[in-house]
Amino acid sequence: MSSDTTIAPEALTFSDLGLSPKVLSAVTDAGYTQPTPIQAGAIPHALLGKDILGIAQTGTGKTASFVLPMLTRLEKGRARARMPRTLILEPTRELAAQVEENFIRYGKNHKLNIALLIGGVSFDEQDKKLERGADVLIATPGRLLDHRERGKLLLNGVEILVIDEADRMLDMGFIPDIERICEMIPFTRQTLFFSATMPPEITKLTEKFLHAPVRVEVSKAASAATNIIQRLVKSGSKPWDKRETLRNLMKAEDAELKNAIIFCNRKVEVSELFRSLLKYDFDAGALHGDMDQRARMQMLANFRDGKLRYLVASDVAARGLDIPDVSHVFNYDVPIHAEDYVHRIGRTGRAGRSGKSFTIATKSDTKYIDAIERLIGNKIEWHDGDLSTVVASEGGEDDAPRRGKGAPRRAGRKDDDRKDRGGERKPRERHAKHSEEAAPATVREDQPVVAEVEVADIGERRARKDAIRSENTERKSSDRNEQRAPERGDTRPQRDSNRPARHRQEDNDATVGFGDDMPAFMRIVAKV
DNA sequence: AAAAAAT
Repeated sequence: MSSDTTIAPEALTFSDLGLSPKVLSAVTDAGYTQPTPIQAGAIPHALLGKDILGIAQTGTGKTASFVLPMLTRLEKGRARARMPRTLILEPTRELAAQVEENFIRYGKNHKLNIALLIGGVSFDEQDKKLERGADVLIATPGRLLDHRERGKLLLNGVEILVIDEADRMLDMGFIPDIERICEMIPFTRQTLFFSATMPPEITKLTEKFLHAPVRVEVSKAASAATNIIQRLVKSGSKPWDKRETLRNLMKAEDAELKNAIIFCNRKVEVSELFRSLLKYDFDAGALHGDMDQRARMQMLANFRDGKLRYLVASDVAARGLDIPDVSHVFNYDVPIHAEDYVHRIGRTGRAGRSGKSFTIATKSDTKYIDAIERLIGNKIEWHDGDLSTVVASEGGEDDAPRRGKGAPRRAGRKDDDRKDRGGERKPRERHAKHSEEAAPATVREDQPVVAEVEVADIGERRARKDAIRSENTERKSSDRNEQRAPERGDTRPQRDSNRPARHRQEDNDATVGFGDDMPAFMRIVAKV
């Protein structure tokens, strides 16, 4: 079939990959010298115009592995009106925006027109950019097709097509859309295809739409990232029980906790938990797909900039979002699909840092936990800390709304949110440094990365595949309820119908890293 | 049991 080439990334710098001087200078300005494995493996082939099948999660430097060669290749030629030269498909709006940031950052020496076509924002600006001729078009599938149906977009000039996070597109039911879009683009194009996993449907897709692809795989050496401490935490199953467990956990971890993402399974839960945490004076924000786009971007930017310590989120934030240096992940709910667990906890422990994840588990979660443990090939330890003592021993420093004297522990379902606020909000000590001594062997740009073929874990990978398959049931789109999460600081539910003008937040200067962001447990296998 | 994405 194909020969295996083992890449030794430590021998490479970006200047060895064949990128243009303009691109190299932008990369240097961003402070990077050494490519990650996926970059070292993919970029040379992408520059030669070959199709790429990249098997990698975000956080591996995947985005730059297609952005940089695309920029180099775009230096020849010019865009024509309504005929974009390249197209990048992303599953979520945030990811699309993140890719745009990468193009802006690394394309600063180019004069390229970049158009971002995502939902939730007005068509006008997007139309103008298309009309002007886009060198780079970044889109979510729905809005892209919408533009095309309105006749504002011709896809037969596309030279390079990128399909990112293909397995997630599958989960979200986008595959028919992706197939439609692929069929609109001439087969002479170059296709760069990325997926974290390769379920059968995705393999089928690559067979249909890729031509003799170079396969570049960055796989985890072992099931669990050793730099992430994972714990299960027992809790009662009622919402108020879980909220209490969570608060106690947050307080118990306070000294080590820099910032945290708290995942819920449902949007309503995100909203409820978010409001509850605000009542308890936690410095929290919320993020889910029914919030308007402006609020989504704002929350994310604030969290990245350290203006928010806690982000309560749905799985919209589970994958791909590039938020460096999240110290903790809390699963308020056990994810129903085991693969989501891996993505969620992967938001911490990035760039070889240490990270902690806690998953609140109730009796009814057992079978989901079993599935997760099967997938990661490990038992997750139970948290041994006694959370009940945390509350009692702290004289109530943070636990603002205290129960009234002699009040029954639990009266009704409205629970904590109904208690009075118990005084003014206190400034909380923020950003307690998490312990340096706990840091595992880290991989930075300046450190060598061991390159080797992982053969030991075939059984584990098969188990993972099976688990993923079993989780991948047919999903239909759910109805969108009208609920919007309020903005931070406003604890009232917002149900007004006259939504504010939506537009993208432009001043988002979040780190768009790659070299900095390679977990220590990654290895590369490049098959040519 | 959900979320995401086009209006």
